[in-house]
Amino acid sequence: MMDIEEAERVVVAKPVASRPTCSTFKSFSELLAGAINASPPIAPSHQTTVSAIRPKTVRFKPAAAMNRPPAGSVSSQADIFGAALSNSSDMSPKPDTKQSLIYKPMAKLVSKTTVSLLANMGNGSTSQQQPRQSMEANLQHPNHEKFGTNMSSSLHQSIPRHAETYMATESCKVVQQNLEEDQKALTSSNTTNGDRPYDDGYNWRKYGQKQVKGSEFPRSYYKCTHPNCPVKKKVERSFDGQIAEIVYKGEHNHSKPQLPKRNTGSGTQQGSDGMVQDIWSNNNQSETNEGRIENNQNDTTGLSVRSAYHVKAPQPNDSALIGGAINAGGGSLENSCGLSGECEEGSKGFEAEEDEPRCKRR
DNA sequence: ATTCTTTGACCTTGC
DNA sequence: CGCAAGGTCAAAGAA
Repeated sequence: MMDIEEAERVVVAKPVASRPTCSTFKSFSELLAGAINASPPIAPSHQTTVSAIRPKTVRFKPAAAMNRPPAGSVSSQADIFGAALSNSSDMSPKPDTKQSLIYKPMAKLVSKTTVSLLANMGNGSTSQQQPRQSMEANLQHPNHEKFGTNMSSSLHQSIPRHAETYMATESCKVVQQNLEEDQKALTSSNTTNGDRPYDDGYNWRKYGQKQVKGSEFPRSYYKCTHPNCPVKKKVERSFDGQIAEIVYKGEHNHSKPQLPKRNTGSGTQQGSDGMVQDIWSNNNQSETNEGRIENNQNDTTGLSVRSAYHVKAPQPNDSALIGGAINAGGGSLENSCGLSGECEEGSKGFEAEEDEPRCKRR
């Protein structure tokens, strides 16, 4: 934390401390009731996590390559934040490092089993079940089916059970964040109509698009329009317009624009800023940061809770970062995911969802 | 007229 | 050193 490099400081984990606890989430979910009814509250007790930072962006392959994600590709959001924290200390060595967060909201599909699971596990107020069913219905949405089914199935398979256990706590965190984000997303969702990247409250200008080899989706490149802000982000969208991955690079050196950005009358996304931002702003405060990503995935599902954040270290030495850095950084690192691999899987997967209940249990 | 998106070309980076 | 892929630039077009 200390070494904050001016321009490129390590990603600061923002919200961690002040982050609303699961319980808080619950409230959120309540607010969102309709869409997110199912989202179960998460165990309140989660420790601050520190997490592993993944230097490289790893792609989350939707269907085919799901089996073995590259190590460390996905980490929980918590990780990110943690990473950020730890980063500050450890990663500092590399001044130019640009931090990047990767957000991969996958199309989320919740299988019935999962739902039922949640229902059972969840403290569940029985009342929730109905909503869930509705959710299922939503989930059934064609778009998701396409993308989600594959994902889900593969994910479940690929994810080791033990990993889940490890991740349980983390997952809670993750879930929380995801939920938050989702919520934000939800709030802002309408704004993001296909074209726009999810708004995180900042103004972005698209400066490029490319078809990346590993993924079937085109990757769009955005820059923060703020004058001196170096932040960039890469967004991959699925056919549906859902975001497959978001990678933030750098850190905003300014606060979010509170008002509707630019004049774009189109109502750009920002409408939501107000509310959502406040939430974040508290946490983020002036910092701003990238940490947040919103996923709005579609309104259709309204649920995409799952997302993975990565902190991408600019450095190529992943191994070092992963192994050492991670731990080293925080020292404690609880991180998570220390188990890089597992984390990845977990994050990708539905772990979050499944874990939620677990969290409650605990 | 202004701003933003699109898109092909060019540059950079990693293997 | 060469190649491939990723990332950025900038002109052109659209809103």
